[in-house]
Amino acid sequence: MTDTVSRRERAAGTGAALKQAAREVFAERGYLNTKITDITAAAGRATGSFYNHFAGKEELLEALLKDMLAEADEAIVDVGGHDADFSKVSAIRWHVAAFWRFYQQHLPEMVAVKQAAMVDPELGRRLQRIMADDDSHMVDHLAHLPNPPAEPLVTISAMNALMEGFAYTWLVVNPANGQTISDEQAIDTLTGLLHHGLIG
Amino acid sequence: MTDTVSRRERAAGTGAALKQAAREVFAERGYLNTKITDITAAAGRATGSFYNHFAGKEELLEALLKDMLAEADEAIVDVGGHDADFSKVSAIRWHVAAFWRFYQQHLPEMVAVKQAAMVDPELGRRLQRIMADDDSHMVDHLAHLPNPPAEPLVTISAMNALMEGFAYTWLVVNPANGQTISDEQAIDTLTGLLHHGLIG
DNA sequence: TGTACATCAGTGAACGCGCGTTCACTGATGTAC
DNA sequence: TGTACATCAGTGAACGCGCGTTCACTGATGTAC
Repeated sequence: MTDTVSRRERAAGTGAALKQAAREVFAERGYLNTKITDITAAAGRATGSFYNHFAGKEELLEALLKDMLAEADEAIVDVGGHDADFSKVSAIRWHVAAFWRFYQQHLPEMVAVKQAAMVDPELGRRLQRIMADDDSHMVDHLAHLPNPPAEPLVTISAMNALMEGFAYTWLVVNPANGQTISDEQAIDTLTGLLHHGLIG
Repeated sequence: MTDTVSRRERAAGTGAALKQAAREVFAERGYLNTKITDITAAAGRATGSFYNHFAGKEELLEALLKDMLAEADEAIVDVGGHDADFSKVSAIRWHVAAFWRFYQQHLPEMVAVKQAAMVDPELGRRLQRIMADDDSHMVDHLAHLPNPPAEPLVTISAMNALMEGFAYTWLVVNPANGQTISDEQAIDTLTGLLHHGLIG
């Protein structure tokens, strides 16, 4: 047997190692506090290697988001259709639970996007555009409400603010202070607020 | 007449000028993107002058927050008592409107706190403690609900996430992209979600 | 009130650290013949 | 299959920029007598 590896494979392996290492250090100390050398060190590579794969931290983040969305698209296929009628609690709960799980699973990326967008509005707009499918999806759901809100996009921005802020608080900030919440309680709280809040 | 000024007055004036300048540049480009020299330049002072008044950007931010809270305490006295019964829409709307106005009036500080806490969790905890009176206040309100939530602190964190995230989106992010919202619509949206969401 | 010295706010050039980015070099894989 | 050269991923020391922080100096205010 031989342990030789083609150049393409080797490069792909290093690229993947850098991305995985980035996820780890982003989760640990956040995107903005992460230095290039933190990533290469965690990946067990030399500093210079980084620039063979990414032009900088931003480009690496975009790559992570693309991976994340690709994975999410696969998962969607598995799940199949879900209830579109937002006047039912079950439909809302399904979405809340999906969001909560997604946030947990992609904590490094979610934190990184939040931090990156905060410091660089232009990058924020680009990242927003990458992740924006979600909103049009939600507009459909809102159309099923008994009295649909006058401005669906305003309502959606409120829903997003609630879910993202709550997830950030209870999956990032509070755990660092030793406070946690059960998945069930988180999903119940969000579902309750949204269900009653939306159908009135 | 004379234009001589005592040392204390001169120093106080420079300190105030630095704080005011900091508010302006924080609002313009955010806390994290602001350099010390941005502040001194905006205040029309020399770089070195900054350190006669503050040990660094963090200390200046804490000073801004103390000013803000002192001002807020005065305002509270003017307003007098408000309705504590959160089962009434009017009581919720009052709080939402107060929050919305406060956020607008103290945009630089709110943005700065958010950014600072994101990058430095320890500082985040300190700033949180400075601003935490609000939460215990809210606990009282929630006690008046027909079926009070099992974990008031969880509910409050959800309310805060909603209001802060929504305000950040519509007073900071979206305006930079040319999208705005009327105060009335913002307050209506938040009030509606919270009112129905809370009383169920 | 006047003089001499002390103190202090303010100044801005200079210093130095941290970190992103580069680049000459190495060793291994790929290609040409 | 073998040899010679080209290409490329990876390396890590060195470079250089940006920016926070310092400090010797200035001119004005405060104090002592």
